[in-house]
Amino acid sequence: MEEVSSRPAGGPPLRADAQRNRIRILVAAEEVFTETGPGASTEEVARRAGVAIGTVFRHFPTKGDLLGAIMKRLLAELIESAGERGGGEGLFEFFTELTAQASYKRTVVGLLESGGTAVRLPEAVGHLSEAVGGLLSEAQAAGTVSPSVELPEVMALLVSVTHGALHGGWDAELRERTLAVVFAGLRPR
Amino acid sequence: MEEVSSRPAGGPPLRADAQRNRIRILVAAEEVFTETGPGASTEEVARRAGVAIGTVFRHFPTKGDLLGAIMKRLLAELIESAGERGGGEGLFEFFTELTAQASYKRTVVGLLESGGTAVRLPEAVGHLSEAVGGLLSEAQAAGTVSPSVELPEVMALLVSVTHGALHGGWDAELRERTLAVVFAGLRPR
DNA sequence: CAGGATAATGAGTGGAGACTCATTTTGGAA
DNA sequence: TTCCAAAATGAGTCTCCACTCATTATCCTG
Repeated sequence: MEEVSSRPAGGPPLRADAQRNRIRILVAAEEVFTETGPGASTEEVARRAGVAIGTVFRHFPTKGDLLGAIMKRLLAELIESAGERGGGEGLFEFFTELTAQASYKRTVVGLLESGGTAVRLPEAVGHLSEAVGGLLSEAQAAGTVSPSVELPEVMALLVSVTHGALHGGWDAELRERTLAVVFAGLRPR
Repeated sequence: MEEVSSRPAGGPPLRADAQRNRIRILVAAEEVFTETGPGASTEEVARRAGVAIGTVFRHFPTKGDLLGAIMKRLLAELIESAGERGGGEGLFEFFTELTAQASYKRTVVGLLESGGTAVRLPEAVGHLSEAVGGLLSEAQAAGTVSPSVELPEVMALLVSVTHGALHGGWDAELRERTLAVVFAGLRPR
């Protein structure tokens, strides 16, 4: 869980007040978008950050830029979480974790659905794919996932089920039962 | 595939021009919402129907009413399609059909996701559940689906995968590979 | 074929939300 | 301290869209 960066990429260093506000905005945006989803208004982010709306737009010229900034962070977290796992069950654990978190990570889910194109982060999504690909290979090496399974359908299922869990408001039991079916489908016969 | 009803439920019979326009609006709405999804504007529906915007609102006081009217039709079609299938493979066939159609039936998918609450059609969604439940029972009786599988997770997977296919723009191959995993998970071990 | 009821019309209203910019405030280098 | 470039401010613009309503046109009944 790395810190929120206080500076945009490149350019001259920011003034102290600008650094402070940039962080406030990012923190507020992560809260707001995590709670409400990408549809939340920029106005609400500004209010929560305690700055004027114009300040938000000075730091992030479009709403997409703001969304992109926090997505990058959230995605990095996900990739890190995938990287920490491994072995025969790592893929299943990651799947379970993501699904369970879906309810309070509306934004990531929204991003994944778009393949990152909505906020121009295809590379980041690519990295997640790689990380999941690693988990898949390990699981297949350990014999817990059928060798005929490939990465695209694993990503497809990951995104679909996570979205379903989020928008369908699945309770813990339904989540477990649904994942059980998917996992049974992934395991060798 | 029943015809578009030319009269609203109850009330006195409509004038000839009103009947004509009502049908035009429903046809246009089905086209527009099927192409663009529930976010399409009422203005666009009116344009496509060749009537003024006010006429649309005279027939359907809110956008939700209009959506509800066409959803009812589309859902009925789905339920009918489910009802026509059966045997060991009926459930798999229905699953496959719905997924393949997702790309041009954005509206139904949107509705299913909301459980019908967005347009007040929970009974209709309930009927679809029943139909799928019938397919599930038949498949289990035929031994093609594991007896431990229950209806809620089947519906959850149906909705998730259909949504994924739609929003992820899956090609035929990915669709097939993803469904293969799900079907393997449903089949007895 | 009148004439009143029914329906169609489309400019207008209201609200939401992304984004702008003239003005004011503030940080920090000299 | 001085002073100006950087930054903050927030009312205002623009666009989109659901929805309204006074006016006009069209049915259809007697």
